[in-house]
Amino acid sequence: MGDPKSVDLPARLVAAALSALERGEDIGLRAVARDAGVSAMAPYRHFRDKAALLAAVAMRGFVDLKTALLAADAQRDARAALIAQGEAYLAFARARPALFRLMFSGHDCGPPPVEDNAYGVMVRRVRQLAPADPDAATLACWSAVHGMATLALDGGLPPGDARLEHAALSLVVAGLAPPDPG
Amino acid sequence: MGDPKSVDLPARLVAAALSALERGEDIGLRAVARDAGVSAMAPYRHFRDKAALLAAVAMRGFVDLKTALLAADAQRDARAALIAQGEAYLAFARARPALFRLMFSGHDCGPPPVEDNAYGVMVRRVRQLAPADPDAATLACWSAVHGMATLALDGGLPPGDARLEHAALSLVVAGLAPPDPG
DNA sequence: AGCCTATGTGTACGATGTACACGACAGGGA
DNA sequence: TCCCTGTCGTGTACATCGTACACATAGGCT
Repeated sequence: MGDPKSVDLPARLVAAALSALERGEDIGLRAVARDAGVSAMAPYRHFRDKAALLAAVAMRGFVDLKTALLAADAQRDARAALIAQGEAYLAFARARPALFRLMFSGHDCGPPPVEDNAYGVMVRRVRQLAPADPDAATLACWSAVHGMATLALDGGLPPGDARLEHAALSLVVAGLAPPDPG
Repeated sequence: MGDPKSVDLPARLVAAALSALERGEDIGLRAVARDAGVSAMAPYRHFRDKAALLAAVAMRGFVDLKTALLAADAQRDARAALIAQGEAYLAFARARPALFRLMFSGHDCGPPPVEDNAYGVMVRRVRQLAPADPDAATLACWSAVHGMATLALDGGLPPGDARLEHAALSLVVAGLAPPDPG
């Protein structure tokens, strides 16, 4: 993991932290540094403190999330695309729970850059679907999707009942605009 | 805070932890014990470890949340009651952010007891409003409300734009069932 | 050459969660 | 009366954490 010392240390550190996260371990700065092949104090040359490293990891997570949302959005029908985005969001949270939690732990500096990344993908579709009061529609949609993901992780959502989740997402999307008028 | 040694220690510890949370400090077991007027090891006579203490604090939070939801639910119109519940949920999260985060941090033992507490208050109203596919409606509603609260804390919800939030909640509730048929 | 800056090392400190052995103290049988 | 036993809290000790500090080293400039 930390063998190729030729690549820059910040990237190696982020990669090591990410892989520790995916492995389910709680990341410690010392362990990350060791996995990256450097001493415990080396990360401080590139990150102000542990929180800054975690913020960098979270950034990476937001990039991946945006990619997933973009892929799910590649559909003709706006309504279906929006629902698919929601399902992709949920799948992302379930596939990488620790990373997802980190992304929305708020310990990082200020609000997460959701607006410039994943957020925008969903906002476009919502605006297209609900031109009247698009801000409220966006907030409703984003809240439902994000809430479902966090409930799946830390709330009490029983298992991954795909049919139920699809139905719930459909309900929300249907509420944004009249479902299928002539 | 820790003066009245007559009352039982577990309650004093939970109270001390809660007040530290509300004060914005991150709770440390030693500090909590000191605030409760006992030594650092005393809590271990009543809680297996720090996580168990936090779980007890979270329980208290769920009780308070249920109370708030019940108060908001005291209305005639089901739709209005549901929206009021959402707003109360959001207000709770904003008023006691650290407690709210703790309640849904997942570090506690298993899923939070939402079902027996706050969850049920909302479920009743949703079932009353959307008798067809009530499970999906419940999931949609709960997700939207919880998601909006977490986004308000750790996502990038700008300020507390009450009008916008009310509109978003209305959209979701409207999606649960046709808004006002004859 | 000499030097400057960036980068990484080693050591040390305070704080944390917690394991362990001990002391104080109440209640109940002899 | 004494003692025995269980519950509760104390004090000490240890591993681990994040991180401040001083130092070593390497690469590019003049």
